[in-house]
Amino acid sequence: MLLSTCNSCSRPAKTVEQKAMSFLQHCNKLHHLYQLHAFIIKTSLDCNKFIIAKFLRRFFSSSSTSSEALPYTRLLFDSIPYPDTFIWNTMIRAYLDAHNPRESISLFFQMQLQLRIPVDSFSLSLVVQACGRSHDTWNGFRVHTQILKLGFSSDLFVQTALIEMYSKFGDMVIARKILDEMNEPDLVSYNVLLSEYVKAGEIELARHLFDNMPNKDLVSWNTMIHGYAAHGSVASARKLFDACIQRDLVSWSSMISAYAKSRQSNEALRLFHDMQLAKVMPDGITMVSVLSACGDIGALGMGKMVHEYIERSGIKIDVKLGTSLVDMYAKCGDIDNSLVVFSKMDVKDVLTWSSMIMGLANHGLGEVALDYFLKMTEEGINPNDITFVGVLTACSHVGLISKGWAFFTSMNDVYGVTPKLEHYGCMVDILGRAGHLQDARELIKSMPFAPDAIVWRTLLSACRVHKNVELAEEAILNLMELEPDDDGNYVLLSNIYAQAKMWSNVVNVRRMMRSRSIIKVPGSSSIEVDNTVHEFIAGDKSHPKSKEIYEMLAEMHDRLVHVGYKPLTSTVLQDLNDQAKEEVLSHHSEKLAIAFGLLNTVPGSPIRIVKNLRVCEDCHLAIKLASAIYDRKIIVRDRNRFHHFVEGSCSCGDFW
DNA sequence: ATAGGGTTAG
Repeated sequence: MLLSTCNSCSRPAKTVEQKAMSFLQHCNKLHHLYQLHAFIIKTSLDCNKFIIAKFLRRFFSSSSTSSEALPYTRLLFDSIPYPDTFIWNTMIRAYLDAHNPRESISLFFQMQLQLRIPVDSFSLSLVVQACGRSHDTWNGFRVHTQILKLGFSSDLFVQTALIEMYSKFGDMVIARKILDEMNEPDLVSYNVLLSEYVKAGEIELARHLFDNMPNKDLVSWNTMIHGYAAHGSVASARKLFDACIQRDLVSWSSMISAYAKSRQSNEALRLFHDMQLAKVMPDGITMVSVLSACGDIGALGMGKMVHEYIERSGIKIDVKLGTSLVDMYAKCGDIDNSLVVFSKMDVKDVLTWSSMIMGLANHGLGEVALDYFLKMTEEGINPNDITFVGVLTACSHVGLISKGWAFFTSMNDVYGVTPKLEHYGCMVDILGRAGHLQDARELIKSMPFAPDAIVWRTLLSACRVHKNVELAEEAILNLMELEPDDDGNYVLLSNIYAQAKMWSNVVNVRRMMRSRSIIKVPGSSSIEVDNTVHEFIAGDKSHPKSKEIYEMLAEMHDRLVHVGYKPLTSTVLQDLNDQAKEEVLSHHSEKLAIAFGLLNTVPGSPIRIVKNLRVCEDCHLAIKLASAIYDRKIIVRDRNRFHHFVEGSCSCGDFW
């Protein structure tokens, strides 16, 4: 069976030991290891401690994601009659690798105190790491004393482990002292302290150490790059990245991640391109950041290409990579593929489920999202605060008031998750959307947090939909205090006055904006055609195909008017006559992008637009009609959510 | 023994 086929190395194995060792090198599936175990028992190799220790290690590392591996490893360990120091160390390491340092510590003391098995420098350095990682200062100091007594205090590995331990205890001074007092610290000792400085956010100390290290390798450079990305500035990280003589996979991934995390997504994708030109092969970790950048700008084509590359190159889709695929597809408007990836994942954690629930909620599929929440809890995954943001968003987007309240109260009562400001924000949205404006106002008053701008804007937005000028004025007063320079607030207020036909107030808002030098951020919409993103801003004439786009726009306008469309000129802020206002509206960025999409995509195929701001009411109306006239599904991602326009109506139910 | 990864209200 398998054991006879595993000799993929050139020389045939001679002895059973060699056979087993050779198989150990090549097998990486759990069931292969079960087979190997059977083989080991059958051939009495289970008396060979070296083989068993190797086996334990291999067994464990091959399947550290699988929950059955560690108990099985332990079973194996427990069945060994007289395990020696080496075997004990292996087991201790297995627990350390499995993020269960407490068990490592417990094994260490069992081995030493109960069974009197001698400990060596490996046992000590492992348990020191375990103490550090579990913040067990009590045992940490205890072990350190033993190290001194047993005469291991000048062992390189033990000292390096101590540097890590004291750093994890928060004592960077002691950690530094240990390094300084080492007779022959090696590069790893320096790198460990460097990395711990970074983890502690001590970026200045890290840089000082980095500059004064006797040697540096790629690990040192990469640690420093990541350090700047995480705690300093992306620009400093980039400076270092550019100064590198050598760059490997980790250097590129760190830099791409730095851009992705700071939402400089286009720069992240540009760097990913450069990485390929430099012929450095990306791995799953690189792709997580690349996919995050794709999701941020809604680059579906690029995201799909990355997904195909992952499949083609056999990169394993683990929980994190799977989650970023789920998230990317959802954020790019392709909720179907998001669901497909989700269903194919064999291991899902709370982040995976939360991403899926949030994705469904943002696409207006609230009921489905709640089904998924139920499935998640049935599978024994505990929801966290972010899961509930998704759950409440789901309720809000489909108008489930009582369910929303029920989930909100269950957060604390059932799941032990304390509601945060975000959750109150969701409730304000749920209530406001349903027209329960006073309840929403009361909730803001009674919540245990000071309301922030988002909360007030949520209320303001509900006031617009339900035409409550009075409450809107209260909300705007608070907003002006919190965000006096945000143009969006003035636009929203002006729209509310316009809707109420309070024209003099509209004029006042306009004056206020001018006197405070508030400039309206131009709307911009992008559409991806053949993996190229085309971005349009309102009134844009810079596109090479501008002439055709505006001809298309004129045709669209005529056909819209033909089915009864009337431009909602009241929302235009500029002081213009009606005809000019109509022109402003008809040149809104999403309309330009849609015209471009109609011209450059296959008839009948969906058109996907990503907008930087919220869709205006006029565009929302126009796109609804256009979806029917041109028989196209039009999917618009705006600042808040997705709008799926199909056959004249929108998935948001006209509330957004 | 040391470096890079996923979800967050409008």
